[in-house]
Amino acid sequence: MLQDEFNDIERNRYEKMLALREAGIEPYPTRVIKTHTTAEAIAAFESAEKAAQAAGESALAEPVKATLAGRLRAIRNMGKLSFAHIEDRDGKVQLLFRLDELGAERLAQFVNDFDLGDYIETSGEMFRTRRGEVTLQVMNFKMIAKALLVLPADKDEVVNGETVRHSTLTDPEIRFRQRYVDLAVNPEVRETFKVRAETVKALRSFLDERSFVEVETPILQPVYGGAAAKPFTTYHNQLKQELFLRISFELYLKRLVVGGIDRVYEIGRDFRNEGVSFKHNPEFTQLEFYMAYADYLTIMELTEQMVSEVAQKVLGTQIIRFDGHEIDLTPPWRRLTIRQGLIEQAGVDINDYPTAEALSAVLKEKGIAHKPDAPRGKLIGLLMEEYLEPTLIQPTFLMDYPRDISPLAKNVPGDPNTVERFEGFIAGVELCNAFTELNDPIEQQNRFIEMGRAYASDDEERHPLDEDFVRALAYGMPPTGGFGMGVDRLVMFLTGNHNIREVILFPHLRSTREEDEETKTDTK
RNA sequence: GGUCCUGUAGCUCAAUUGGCAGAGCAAGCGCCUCUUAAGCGUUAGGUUUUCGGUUCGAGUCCGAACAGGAUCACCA
Repeated sequence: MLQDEFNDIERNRYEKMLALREAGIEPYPTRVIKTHTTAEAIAAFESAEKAAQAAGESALAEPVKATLAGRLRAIRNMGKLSFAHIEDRDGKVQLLFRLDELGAERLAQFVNDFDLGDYIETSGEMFRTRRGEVTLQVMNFKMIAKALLVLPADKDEVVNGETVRHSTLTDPEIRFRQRYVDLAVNPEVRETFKVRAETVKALRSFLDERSFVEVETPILQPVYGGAAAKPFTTYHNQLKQELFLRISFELYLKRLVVGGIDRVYEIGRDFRNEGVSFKHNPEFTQLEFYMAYADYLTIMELTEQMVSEVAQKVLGTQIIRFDGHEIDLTPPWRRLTIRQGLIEQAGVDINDYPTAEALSAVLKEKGIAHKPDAPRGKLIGLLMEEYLEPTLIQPTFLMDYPRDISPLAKNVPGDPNTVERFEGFIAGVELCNAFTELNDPIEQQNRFIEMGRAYASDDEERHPLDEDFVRALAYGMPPTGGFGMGVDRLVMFLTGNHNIREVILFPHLRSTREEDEETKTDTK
């Protein structure tokens, strides 16, 4: 029980709450009145002030009355006078409780009943203090929600117009497990998630404006595919069926293109049963879109337009700062083939090494560890990671990928080893992945079979053959360009966060013993 | 999964060679009618993550577990 674990401070608050109720004051009342947000109240007062000034009056024509509601974030009791700040979605406003105005009994009620973190409804008149801060002179107030637990201490100091925070919550474990506390005390975290919401909205409207149709496809799938990743498995009890959580939307979205929804997109969650890192969370948000009568060159143009427009809308600029770099998202982005990039950065022309064996020798020479039976494409991937990707700071489309690691992409005409695929890189990190979609059903079937053979030694990475997807292609899919992007990654770039957990509200953490025990008792 | 680092009051952090576990904020009490990291005085607050070991004595050394972080591996 919550009460059993209270410390002295929390017990004191709990008892205050009970005492209020005893005295006939409900600490969690049902209704609340709020005429202005904090920012609206300040704006209303300032415009009244301006109007008075324009009329040459020293006093307002009539007082600006407001009823505000919010969380108490600072209290400064001064005996016969109390200052406080409340916070709501718009910001903060100062309250002034005066003995003259309220009387000794009411003032004492504020001082005694209220603690930092409590929610208060308060009404009065706006005025400006001698130090110049727009403030609510409190005439009435009431508790609207008592906080029993104590928020971490944090104080803002304004130094030369800059807000400096003092010893606020930084422990990542509490910040992510109890994100509500993090959000409550760290306004910049709230800001990050506002940017995230705006980003998703801007992506949607970009695609909507171009006649893309937003759809939702199955998360629980009998056959997974569209990426080379290990899936989570689950089980439908009544159907006695093993199911997979999707690792991509690709195969379902292309079925929809076959069905005639020739511009289609989905924003949703993918699940990959792999290691976690600063850029990987087991569930992450993906945007995929498919555009018929287009190829990867069309998609490249659309991508640079989309990302730069989203940045402009959300941040008001196309210049972002990330990892100490100033990055310019303005189109056009640099286009670089993998072959050319590797010639420049690694001094290797992959065309000189047409077999995995030949390339393997090059990697050995350069001291890059790899599995002896790795396909040629994987070896090229290792070279890219080592020499090429870290150099791609400004937005770059890295294009023309090895065929054997891209089973869903169409060949570059006349080049059997290379497919029309690109990945967008910013600050050395992959942002998106796109290709000219393979629409030849027989070729697609062969590629699945090839992949199955290539990964036969490692069951978990095996690409399952999705027969229904092949059948769909056999009904005819127009030439199509497809695109996938990690939305979390984009938000990382736009907000300057280096860890994906900073842009996911509830990132995955190992369960605690407490949670394990709760699960046990639940199933009893 | 490997390697390295970290875990001390509600929060942020100290603690000398192994020798009485401390500060600021937050909290309680007192004073204070324009404060804003309010101020002054005062009081309380600890299973040093957990379990075990070494030692006269462990926050500190050793082992294990748990959690977090960094990095590598994995990851189109």
